[in-house]
Amino acid sequence: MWKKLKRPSIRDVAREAGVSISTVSSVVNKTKFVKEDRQKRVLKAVKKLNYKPNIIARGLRTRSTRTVGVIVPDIAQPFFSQVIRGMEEVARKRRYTLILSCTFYDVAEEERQMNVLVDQFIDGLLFFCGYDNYSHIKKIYNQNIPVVVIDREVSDPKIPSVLIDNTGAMEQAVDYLCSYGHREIGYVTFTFENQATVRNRYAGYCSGLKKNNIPHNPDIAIIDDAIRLNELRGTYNIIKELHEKRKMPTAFTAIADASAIGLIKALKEAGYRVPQDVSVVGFNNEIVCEFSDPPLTTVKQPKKLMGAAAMNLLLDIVEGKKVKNKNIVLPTNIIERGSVAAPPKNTKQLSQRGFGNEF
Amino acid sequence: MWKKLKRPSIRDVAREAGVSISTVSSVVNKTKFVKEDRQKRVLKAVKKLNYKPNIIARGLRTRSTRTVGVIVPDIAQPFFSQVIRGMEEVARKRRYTLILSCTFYDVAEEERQMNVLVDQFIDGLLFFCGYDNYSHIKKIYNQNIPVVVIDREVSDPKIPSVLIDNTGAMEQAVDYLCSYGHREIGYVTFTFENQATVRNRYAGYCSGLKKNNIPHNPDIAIIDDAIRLNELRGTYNIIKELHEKRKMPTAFTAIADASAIGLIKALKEAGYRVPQDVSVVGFNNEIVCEFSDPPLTTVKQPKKLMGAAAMNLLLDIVEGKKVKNKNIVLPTNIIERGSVAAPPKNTKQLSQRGFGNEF
DNA sequence: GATAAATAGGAAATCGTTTCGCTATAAATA
DNA sequence: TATTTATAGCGAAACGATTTCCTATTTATC
Repeated sequence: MWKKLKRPSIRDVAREAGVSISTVSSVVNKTKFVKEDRQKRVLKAVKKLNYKPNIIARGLRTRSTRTVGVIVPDIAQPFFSQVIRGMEEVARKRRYTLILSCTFYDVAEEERQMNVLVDQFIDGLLFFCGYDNYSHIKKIYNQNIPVVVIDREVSDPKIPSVLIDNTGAMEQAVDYLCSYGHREIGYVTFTFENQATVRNRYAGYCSGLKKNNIPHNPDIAIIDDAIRLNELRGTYNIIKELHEKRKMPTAFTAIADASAIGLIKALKEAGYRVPQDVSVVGFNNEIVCEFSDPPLTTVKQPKKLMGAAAMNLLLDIVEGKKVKNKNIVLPTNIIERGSVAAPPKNTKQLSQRGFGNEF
Repeated sequence: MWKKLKRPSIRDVAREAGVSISTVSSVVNKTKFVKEDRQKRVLKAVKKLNYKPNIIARGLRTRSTRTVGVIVPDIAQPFFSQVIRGMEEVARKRRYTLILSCTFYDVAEEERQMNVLVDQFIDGLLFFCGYDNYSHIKKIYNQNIPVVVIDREVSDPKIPSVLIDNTGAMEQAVDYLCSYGHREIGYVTFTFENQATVRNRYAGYCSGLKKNNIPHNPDIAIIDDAIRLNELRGTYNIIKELHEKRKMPTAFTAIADASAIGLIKALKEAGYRVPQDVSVVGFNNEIVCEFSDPPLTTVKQPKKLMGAAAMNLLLDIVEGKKVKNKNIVLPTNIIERGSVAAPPKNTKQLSQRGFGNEF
């Protein structure tokens, strides 16, 4: 074991300054009036000994650790890490410390980690749920530990949350394509239907069509489970089918940037040009958008802001401030890059393009 | 303020079980022999009251918090977040908790955060330095706080570290290109010369050429400062110049995947095909490699392993275990995707390709 | 059966704070 | 001058564990 250095305690400072412990405490925490000369003596002693309060001892007494926990499925996913960056910045500014733990989409682990953090006497908890399962969150909420849920619609509005309007955002994407004159718009998603995010984006796609008086054609919605495994076969096959049936839409929206890029790949290999023949809009504005060919036009979620807002909300609750709105919905916007153009004049010509020998 | 629930203390357990506090402690921590019947009584009381030791109080007494700090320039960068994921997994397995803070490449902030963490009584510290500046690390090392430096060669071998052999890795990349028959190999980097990583990779490029008896031609090393800002003008201009001078090499290695992808973009717009005309090798194996067109062949750093190794090393030191090697160097390897092929037969033809009107 | 050795369990000190309540002094009032 | 009020500062009690001694009991030895 390592030997730890003994640091000066409040007792040492009191002795050095020739005052009582409680006086030192009052000075350090500015919690009581102390006459100027004694105050100066204390401060001088603090500086001389380089005294810093032992926050463990303080935590024991005050039951506050100025620490917040963050539970997240996987820190390595860009979306999460970018949101967390926003949290970290606010926490630092407000002099809180951030404890991180990952659950890898394991609900049991979520609950276990939650308890570990509670045992650490965190002042509050920021929760990215892997799934739409909030029983453990309710549990912690009922334990009177401040908690904020991120990026998930939790049914109970009493539980504070920060998210985007997924339905509206996808509607926005459809609107955007319509503004270019598109009337045949496909959708690529994955079947993860027990997740509200997935359901809502699809709902946004549908309501976007409706709003623009476009009949909904389920044939051009690509359901690609495999996309998370980087196996694009599903998308390829559906693109092929659409092509053969001469039913290729002039544009697609996608539930995520990765799906969109997979789609572009499939389209390109099938001989379509993006965006001249087919336009594509992604979702999330991840870094890959800039590196994609063509660069991907996408719906941006304000990730950093999301983290910052969540942290501010949480700390406001922790510190007992009045919060007017504990269910924050953040705005999204379209980031225009190079994957959207007006639909081709002659769409018949489009359908005549031949598939390569990839299939 | 939130009212906190009062949790049962060791005193409550002792009362419930009808034994002394010290007996409860002995049972809970298995630190002393206690007769079976009393042990059972204690355990029963623990279960009945759902007692969990207050780790703050324990920390105050034992001066150990089972907490490690991680200081990193920016959690949102994929490299860092993937390494951290490895750390987190090990920490969780070994029942430690992870405190995170970001410095955004600010040396003063590095030192400030370091002190904040020390004040938190972390048991150890994992440090990603933004720059080659180790004075504060030496300071903390001398305070007898276990510390491990990641991804940086710190001059003093007494300070534990985990990294890859950057020179060797880049040599590997050059070797790989040579094995395809390339003899004209360019390099793209940025001028960040006060960072050993950058210097060493360039050194690896040079020694790789030497090893393969290729004379070093400084004209085909692209120095592109702007790449971090996603401004590819530098690369474009140099590609243009190489093209006009008919000096385009048949292959490039790059200091990072982003640089490589920027390069590919410039090459494509200039009318070169990748990999048929020019091959490109990246560095890091980031997610973008898979989405790039063509998918990027690259040098892989074992990021997760790196984090895991660093955390294990740190915790071994914290726990006073004997460590045979406190300066760990991890292996790299080439991930083959689609951006490398044999050089074209007739390189003259290559130089005749015309630039588009991008320039 | 008397003494020595071994052992189980408990009392109390300690870790470093915060905070309640009390005392002694100074100021204000009668 | 005597009495009340205000105030600055201090002592001591928490907070909830761990750990060092010490005592009382049991077991072993002669």
